[in-house]
Amino acid sequence: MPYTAEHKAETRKRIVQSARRLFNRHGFCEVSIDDIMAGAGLTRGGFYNHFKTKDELYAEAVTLVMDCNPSEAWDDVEIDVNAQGAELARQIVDGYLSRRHYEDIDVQCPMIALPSDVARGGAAVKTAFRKVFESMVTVFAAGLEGGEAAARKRAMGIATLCVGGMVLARAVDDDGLAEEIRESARAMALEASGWERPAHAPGANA
Amino acid sequence: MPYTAEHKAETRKRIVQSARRLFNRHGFCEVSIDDIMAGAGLTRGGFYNHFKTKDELYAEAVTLVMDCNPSEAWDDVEIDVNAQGAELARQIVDGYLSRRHYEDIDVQCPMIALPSDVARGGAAVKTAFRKVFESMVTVFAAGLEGGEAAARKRAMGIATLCVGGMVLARAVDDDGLAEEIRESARAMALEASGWERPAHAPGANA
DNA sequence: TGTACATCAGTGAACGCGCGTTCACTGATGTAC
DNA sequence: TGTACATCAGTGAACGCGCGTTCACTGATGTAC
Repeated sequence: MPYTAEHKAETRKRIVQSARRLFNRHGFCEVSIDDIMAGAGLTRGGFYNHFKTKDELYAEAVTLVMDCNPSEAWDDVEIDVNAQGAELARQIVDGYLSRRHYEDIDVQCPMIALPSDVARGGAAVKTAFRKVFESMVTVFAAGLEGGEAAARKRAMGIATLCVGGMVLARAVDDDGLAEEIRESARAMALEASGWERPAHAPGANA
Repeated sequence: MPYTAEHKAETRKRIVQSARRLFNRHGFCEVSIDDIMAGAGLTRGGFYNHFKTKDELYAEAVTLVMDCNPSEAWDDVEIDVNAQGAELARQIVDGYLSRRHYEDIDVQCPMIALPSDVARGGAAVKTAFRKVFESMVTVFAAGLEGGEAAARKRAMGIATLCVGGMVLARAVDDDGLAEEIRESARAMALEASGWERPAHAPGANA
């Protein structure tokens, strides 16, 4: 048996990762098989050794695109992985709405990159989207005072400010306005949460 | 001169409106000229009597898709056109995050339908998006107490909750969760604004 | 260990459908008389 | 008012490129001896 099963699985994974990266950047519709295979360092024809149709890959990659590992993703936005509760939540708000996250198109959160594509998509993508959103809400709720229901409700508002703020910032043609949006969303989220900011931190919009 | 200039202008307008409607529903990428012309009650070939290329139509329709007449759009979400200031702003928040707006895919606000498409798009679309967003912020700011800068900042947070809340509600696969998101966003927006709700109104989420 | 072989991941040319675009034609309409 | 005409909006067949898919082939690798 030439080429191990691991070798084939490895290649398949590279194809899916390439699709995921391209989807996150260009949306579901504007990505061709050629693009995906080139992104995986392969050529067109080999695609069909791994998938029966383009749709089959789409079904797999489109849910994977949502499957960002938060602790890994948060490395890039300077989250202290030892933080907990309110402190962790505050850091996530700051990191999510930071200039750094705004400027880094490639590693952005898929909830920012693809919301309208997902809204038009099938059940599988929407389920994946829901899970990412719920996990964000859970982290925020864990950092809030008060009853469970009230904390969850408030956490959803804060998550909405994070995701919505970045979505809007990306959709306007004015960096200054984008920064205003991010800063307004951040301020409102922190105000609503009661999370304090360290006195020495000048803010993510600096 | 057979056919009046008005006739031709009228047809052209129908084509652009058809494109606008289809874009708002399916995104920029998944709409063909055939679809657009059929939507306008015409056939393929006639397209080129009105536009040089598909891109030319896209440039026009894609900005028009953002150019929703708020007073017209707000008819559908039960805004009292005589309301002003805080009362108008409160009604917009309620209407925007209402179940009705959530369920009506066809007349939804383009900021909800197309944010990630716009983020990937050209300067013209982003400019149009910015204008719609700014006009929403202006209306909210007019209903807020305090200094101009503070009101604007708060208004942006509220606008972010409205648009973000609806975008997220549309992207999940669970109507109950979608309603939670809308209601959380609405509650946080009203809390942040200080706008009171009439005692008799049970809420848009009822 | 070295050699022959079988397998199959990957290649790239070719096919065919869909869609943007072109074009020769039709027929509805305004104008001239 | 009625008729002939000229114009051009709209039609639908045809063209060609791009992209999804197929296929005959290559060559890298594991196995048998």
